[in-house]
Amino acid sequence: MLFKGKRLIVDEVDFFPEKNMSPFNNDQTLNLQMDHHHHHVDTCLDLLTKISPSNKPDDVESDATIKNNNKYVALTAELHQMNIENQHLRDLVEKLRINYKDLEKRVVWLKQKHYKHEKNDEPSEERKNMVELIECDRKTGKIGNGVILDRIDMDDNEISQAKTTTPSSNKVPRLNSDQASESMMKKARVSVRAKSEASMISDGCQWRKYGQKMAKGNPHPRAYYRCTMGTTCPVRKQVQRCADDSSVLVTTYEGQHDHPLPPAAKTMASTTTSAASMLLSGPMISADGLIESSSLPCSHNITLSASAPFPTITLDLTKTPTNNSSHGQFNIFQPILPHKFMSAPNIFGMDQKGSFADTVSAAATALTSDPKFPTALVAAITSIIGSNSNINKNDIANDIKRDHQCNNS
DNA sequence: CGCCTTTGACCGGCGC
DNA sequence: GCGCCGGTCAAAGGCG
Repeated sequence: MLFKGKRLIVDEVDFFPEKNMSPFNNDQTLNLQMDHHHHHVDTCLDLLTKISPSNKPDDVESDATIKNNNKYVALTAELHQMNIENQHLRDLVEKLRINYKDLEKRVVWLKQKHYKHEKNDEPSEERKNMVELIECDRKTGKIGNGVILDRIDMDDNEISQAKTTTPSSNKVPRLNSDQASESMMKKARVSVRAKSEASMISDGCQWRKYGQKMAKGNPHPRAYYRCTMGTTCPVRKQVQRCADDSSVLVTTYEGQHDHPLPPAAKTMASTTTSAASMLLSGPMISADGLIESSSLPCSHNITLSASAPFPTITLDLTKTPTNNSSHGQFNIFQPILPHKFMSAPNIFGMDQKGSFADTVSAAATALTSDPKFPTALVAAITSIIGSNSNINKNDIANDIKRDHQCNNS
């Protein structure tokens, strides 16, 4: 960048951090303000180029050059200004994001605290683990991503109370946040109830039976299956007929697949994972460990239980829902499911629509030989979806009926 | 031969 | 400590 007769090298402004070091005289003033905090130049240009009347005619060319240079400098200044505003907006967004996360954690924690207080004064195993995690993180000065609570949400009294009521806490293996969340995810169970005469519903996965036991209070044996699609896959499932109704087959899934899955299997996997995520978020569980049947329009289809040894969510496909909403339709996910389940991508990288569509498809793949079952399921699913969903209900119905025909053929 | 089911033994947690 | 119970292991046998 050259002024004829006077040299201006804008690219070197960074090399003159002090305004007074500017190599220009008063006829051409360039004010540079260094913003050291943001480590970039906050350029406030006040370029007052005074052309003397005694300029020679051959300076006409330099006039155009000076105008262009003025434009360039002005645009550069504007760009810098926009960068600054952009940075400020980014900072603002980041602060809002942090505040939102804090509030989200606080809400979850308060609801869990409320639930624990009503149900049991003793801290749960998960809470004990969390206490240890918090103590560990206090020492290390960091909070893991997977920790539901953080130091903001639990004061010293609560920690000491939990510790004093946990005399055997040293027996609890110390887990990091990822391990803790993984452990909780593994413990969470998803149970599916479906009418079936078959010994096992088809869910697209390959299973190997590794045990069978007679469970107390049920004349029917409980079969234990392990996923064989991956050599180290930790997913297990239990299959047992309902004690009250032998025509109902109860399939309970536990764990996450650690290998690629065929579409039919992926659907069930995403279902159980989403349901487990929903379950582990926990705050919708009532004091008795179950959702109040009167509070949910279709609670006869989904049941949450925290009273069992493992937190379990039960999807009941044996009953057709009744449209008892004032609008003739209901959407169970709107009032009860946590934000995470509604909008966040699940661990399989599918969005909510895909996940739920897969859920529907998973149910379809689980259909048994009962010819009435597809119709009932379509009715149930379409009523669950509600009017706000973008999912094409006719496509779902067609998928279910097609899958049912395939299963029966 | 490999994969599967069967089934009794074994293990750990929990309550008494 | 003991027994109960749920869950898992592993040997034995069946099947294609």
